[in-house]
Amino acid sequence: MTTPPAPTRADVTRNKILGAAFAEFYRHGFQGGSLNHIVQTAGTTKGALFHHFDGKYALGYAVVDELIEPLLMQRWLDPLTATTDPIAEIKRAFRRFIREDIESGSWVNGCPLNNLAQEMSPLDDGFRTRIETLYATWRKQFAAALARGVKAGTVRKSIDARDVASLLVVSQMGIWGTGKYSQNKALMTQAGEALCDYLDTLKA
Amino acid sequence: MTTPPAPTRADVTRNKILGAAFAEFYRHGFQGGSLNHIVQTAGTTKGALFHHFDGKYALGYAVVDELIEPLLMQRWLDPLTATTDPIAEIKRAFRRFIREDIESGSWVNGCPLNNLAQEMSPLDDGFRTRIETLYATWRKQFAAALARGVKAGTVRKSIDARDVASLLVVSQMGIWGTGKYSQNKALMTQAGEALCDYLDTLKA
DNA sequence: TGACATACATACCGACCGGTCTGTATTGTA
DNA sequence: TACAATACAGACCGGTCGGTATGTATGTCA
Repeated sequence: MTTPPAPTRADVTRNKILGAAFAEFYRHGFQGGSLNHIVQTAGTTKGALFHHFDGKYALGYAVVDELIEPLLMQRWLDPLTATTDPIAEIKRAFRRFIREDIESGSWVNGCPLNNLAQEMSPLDDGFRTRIETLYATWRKQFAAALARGVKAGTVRKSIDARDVASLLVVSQMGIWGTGKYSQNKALMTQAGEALCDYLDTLKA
Repeated sequence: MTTPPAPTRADVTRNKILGAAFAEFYRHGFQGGSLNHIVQTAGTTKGALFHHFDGKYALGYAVVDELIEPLLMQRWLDPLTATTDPIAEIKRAFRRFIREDIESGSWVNGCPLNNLAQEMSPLDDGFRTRIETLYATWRKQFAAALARGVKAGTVRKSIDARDVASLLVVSQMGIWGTGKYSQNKALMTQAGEALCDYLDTLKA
């Protein structure tokens, strides 16, 4: 184990811009997000931004690669890597993140990945390929976990793991989308519970 | 039955603007959509637009009220009004519209209602209330149809019609969102089939 | 200590935005 | 037919956008 190198002053500036960009794009979308706002909240200037990034799109790509991807892994994928009871684990994840996002208030802005997916995938291939890779990984890991569950006897043999995985990811998009547009906590929670009921029907 | 009054020249102009606005907002989003583009593709001018509408937001509201709402009714709700086998009817609707939207090419732009919901609901109450009303109607009609199915013996008694309805609408959002971001027909179709499998588990 | 690349800061640019203003056809009405 | 209201057309406005050009500190190494 090597300790990570101490961040230089430039690293600090870059990270401040990156964090401000994530927040800006999360709240106002990529097209609606303003570079002027970003450098303002980051406490720096356009010069710094264009020194570290080649432009707005490069900044957006960096947000996906360096912030959103690790977030996806840590939230949804890492907890599944070794479980033999994927149904229980996935239910726990949905219930926990719905609760946490409601408590933190971030639920009104939806899912950062889905927001960018809906807005930018049809318009730009750089976003589309990155986002499709992330969702494909998501589905694949879910399917693998479900397959392990089948083998371990916790999940019904009759299911198609890939179909179920795609429906689960689809539902995640829809649930967070529902919270965002409705700003109705009960509705988001209800949709989550309905999905948990569906997951129960998959038990062996 | 009275025949509708013949459209005046002003009506024609207004409808051309409305149609162009629907297409523009569908493809580029509301914020990303340009009034200049709209009047250009409508073959008219800013003078006409601001004569018929009080501004960009009023135009967006009119698109929701006069185009998107009727589309929702005709597509998803009217076929359900009297059926006693809602599962078959809903499956038919999903399969048909997925196929039709893929054939027409409109699937790459997602669902017009969901697009506006995700983009504008958190930012503007005029959009939010309109959109929430439409989705609430959608859920309510689905739940009513499922309840009729329970009474008619085509749907399992053990289901909670409201929960299932909310999950179905959530899934619609997710499926069309998946088609839009992935631009992958097979993936969208697969998600639809997974939902149909789920619907089959609800049969009596 | 001098030379040079890195890391910013700031003024500025053209393009485009939503919206307004004024002028002019067109239409309805008396 | 005279007049007024409606229905446009098109130039124009202030503001914001992403992006650039230039200048100035700040390290880094010979």
